[in-house]
Amino acid sequence: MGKVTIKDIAREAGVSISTVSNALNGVNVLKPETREHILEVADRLHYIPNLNGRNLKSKATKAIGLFVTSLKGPYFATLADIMVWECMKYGYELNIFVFWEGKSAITNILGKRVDGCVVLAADIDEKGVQQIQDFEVPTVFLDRELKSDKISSVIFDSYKDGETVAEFLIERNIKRICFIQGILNNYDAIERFRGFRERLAKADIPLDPEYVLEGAFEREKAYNAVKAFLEKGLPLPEAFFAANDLSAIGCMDALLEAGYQIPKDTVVVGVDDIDFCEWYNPKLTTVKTGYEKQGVVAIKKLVKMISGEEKGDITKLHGRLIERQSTAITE
Amino acid sequence: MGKVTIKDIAREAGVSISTVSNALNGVNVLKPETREHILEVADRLHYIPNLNGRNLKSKATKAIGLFVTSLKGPYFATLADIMVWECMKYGYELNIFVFWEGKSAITNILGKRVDGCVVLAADIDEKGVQQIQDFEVPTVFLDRELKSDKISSVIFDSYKDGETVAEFLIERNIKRICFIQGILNNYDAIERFRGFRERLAKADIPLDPEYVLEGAFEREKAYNAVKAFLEKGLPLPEAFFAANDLSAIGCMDALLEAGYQIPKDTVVVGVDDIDFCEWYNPKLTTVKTGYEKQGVVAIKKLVKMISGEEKGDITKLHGRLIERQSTAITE
DNA sequence: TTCTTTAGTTATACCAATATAGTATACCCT
DNA sequence: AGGGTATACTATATTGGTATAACTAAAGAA
Repeated sequence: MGKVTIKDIAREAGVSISTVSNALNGVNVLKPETREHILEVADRLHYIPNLNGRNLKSKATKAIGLFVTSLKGPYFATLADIMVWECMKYGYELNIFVFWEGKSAITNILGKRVDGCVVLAADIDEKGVQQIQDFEVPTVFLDRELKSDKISSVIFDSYKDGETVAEFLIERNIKRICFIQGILNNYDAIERFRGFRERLAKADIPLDPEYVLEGAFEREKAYNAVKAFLEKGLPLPEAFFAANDLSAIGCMDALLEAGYQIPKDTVVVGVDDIDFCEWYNPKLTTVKTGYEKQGVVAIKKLVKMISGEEKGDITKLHGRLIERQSTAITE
Repeated sequence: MGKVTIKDIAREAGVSISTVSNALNGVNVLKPETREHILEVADRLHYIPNLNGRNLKSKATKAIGLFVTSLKGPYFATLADIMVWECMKYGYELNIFVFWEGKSAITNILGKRVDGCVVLAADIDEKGVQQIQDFEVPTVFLDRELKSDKISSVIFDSYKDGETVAEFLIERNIKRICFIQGILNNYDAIERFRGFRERLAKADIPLDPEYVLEGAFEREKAYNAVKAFLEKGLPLPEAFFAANDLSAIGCMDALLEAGYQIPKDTVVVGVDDIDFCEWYNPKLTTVKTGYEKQGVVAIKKLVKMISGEEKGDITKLHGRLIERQSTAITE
């Protein structure tokens, strides 16, 4: 069996387990030749330390847990990848746990005693949040606004992102606008819509309820919604704003299929800046949310909370509009 | 502090720690009222079991580790998501560990003593593989062919997938073909190319080295390669076969940009069947590799190896060609 | 010479749980 | 009453490490 322990090494090397532990942890109190001998034996026996044993005694695990309810979605991989590298910088390891309903999941994850948690779980309930708070492990939430001594949030300023798109359209004197909603109870979707709507209202541009469609952040749903909308024969909107890029793509699919030209007949704007924006024809104008920065900021913040240098706070990241072909109106 | 242990519960409930353990683990030897009292106390104190302690004593962790070197790539999320749900079915939990060079990573992961491992790490070196083998923990490799008592492989029959595309083109009497390679030392890329080339050779269709381009599985690289190729002014290939969908998309971008029409002037085939195949214009003909099945088979196999019901073996999943617009030749 | 210091190593408590063996009490049977 | 047997619970060893205190032997100082 591959279950070699320090006890086995101690026996084989003819020393005590304390000496083995010292040798392995680089505590500089051993004779170099003893140390080297032990390391040689450990290597020969294919020793791999049992982290359960180690973490039981020493409080620090040097691991950060990333809680998610889903691995899907266009930017999860990018975000998680950034966090992996950021963790490495600070000497931490990122472990990803997929989280589903039921308290056992939270229990399992907190039970591992990671040094800190990053939570990206829009659909986690209040009880779950409470459990995390009670456990008092430093935590960063990525999709809800919470703050306490050991809890921070690093979220998008989605309200402002919505405003940004509104201003972009207002500047171009566009008035008849169709909005494609995201997931209805999603924080970002709600804020994006609110910012957009309120900024339009300030410019006296009303948003007709018939011009608000359901997209649910999915390409297919948005495609169907826009297709159904077009068949109603209402006046074609001068612009479509979709709550994320996937639904913007579905929207464009439906428009192109119906024979409309983008941006000649109508313009389209999305949110996220996923890779496909550059690959689609026409290339999609979108709000690049701060999600790449989010990973960096979240880990930095978490590490500082773990070390006790900083207390929890709230960081809001605003996006930046990237103009591409889908809004390239030739005057 | 949220560090409540069974000792605290024992004290608070006025029983021994053994009784607490029994109550929590549902061993049915306690008086119902004792049991309920203990559970009530545990709940009140916000008890969360320390898995390090638990896993130290009891060998089974009920966790499966997924090793990956990167979270990126078009199908990782889908594959991992499937595995999460499969694990749940069997009562396991999937923990994802991102793995980078250096032995410490493998050590860290194996050190957690998961019950089994799934490895998706094309760029892991022989030493790493050896370490995993030495540790004798049930393992399924997803991108290399290995087999022993405790090691299985669930891989694509990429050789056959290459043949499939060759046959598709041969049937259509296509002779001048351009191949866009994947990552050069990648197993699937190599096999796909080998199967393709050898099947063409059987039909006496040579593959001119000038018609073999570097795509590295990336859209950008393929785009540049095809663009450079087109500028050389060689006779336009009747077909392009790219080692994956991303490079097929790069290829189509370059072709469309140069003014060629697909499939009228030339046809394009990819491999993977990522979502974008359906969204691109024209929709991309591709080989849907067995990657969705891969997750299901891998977890099933792993669970049976863990329980000792089955020994390691090799499963090869072959793909299926899905015809779409990019090869819709009108006679 | 005797005491102190220091380098190098060891013994042991401890972490939080599980598992096994053991104990006390009540009950049953002849 | 004595012996057997459930029932309900407890004491304790164990797991693989770390950390602290303790020990030993040799060197240095008074």
